[in-house]
Amino acid sequence: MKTEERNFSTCSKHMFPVHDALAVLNGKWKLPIIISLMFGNKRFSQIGREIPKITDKMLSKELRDLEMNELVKRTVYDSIPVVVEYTLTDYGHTLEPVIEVLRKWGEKHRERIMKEESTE
Amino acid sequence: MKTEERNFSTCSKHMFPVHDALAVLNGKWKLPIIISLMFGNKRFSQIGREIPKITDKMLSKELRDLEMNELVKRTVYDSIPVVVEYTLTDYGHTLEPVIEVLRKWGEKHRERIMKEESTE
DNA sequence: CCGCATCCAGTTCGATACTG
DNA sequence: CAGTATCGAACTGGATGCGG
Repeated sequence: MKTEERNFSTCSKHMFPVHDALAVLNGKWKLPIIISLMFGNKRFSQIGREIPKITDKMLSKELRDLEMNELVKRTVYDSIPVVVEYTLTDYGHTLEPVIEVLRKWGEKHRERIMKEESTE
Repeated sequence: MKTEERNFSTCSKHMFPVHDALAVLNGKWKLPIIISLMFGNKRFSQIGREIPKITDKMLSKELRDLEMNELVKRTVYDSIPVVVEYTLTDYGHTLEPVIEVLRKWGEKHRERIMKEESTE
């Protein structure tokens, strides 16, 4: 087997799972929503208030996507006015390490950006 | 301080860095490109062959974005035909833990999807 | 053939307004 | 409160072209 072929296989072994993960977590809003729900069950507009700049439309759409992938559970209480509560499922909680690593990288990245801006 | 306010602050501390990270890594293609370059320096069309379904246009655009964020270095060799080599910078390599965690989650997720499809 | 740039179509996203 | 409806802007994808 040639070097390039072996490299190609090794590379694909990493690429496909990451592709699968990105297919579920794509877009700007899904991880922020999950983070919001990591800190407790929330109602629709409560999530909206915690995520800067998200619109109702996007929040509604992304919550539906997350629900379809069983990361988030939606519960409707038949009170008046109607109350809808969103909960992170057990499966949703398995994303905690992912978020933790991204958070650490994001902090380092912000430090780097700030330093660059002050020296240029 | 009320419970909700404290939760809001804690939550934001996690959300902002993740937001910063996502701003750099957004889209379907950036992480696959970085993975490809983790396995060695590559030329334009070599990267294209390793990433299923990516078009030349997207590859070109995403490489430029990554270059601007100093995750990837672009070197042009004045040979005939011209050769352009892409390299992961040291900073680009700091994304390895992020990719590793996403890869692990993606593998588990694929297992889960497969199981569901066979039992439903 | 290599690394793009350009044109055009389809999809997604965002702002605002509105409903039960 | 918890979303929908609508419209325009932005982003994405495919086909094609082009200098070297």
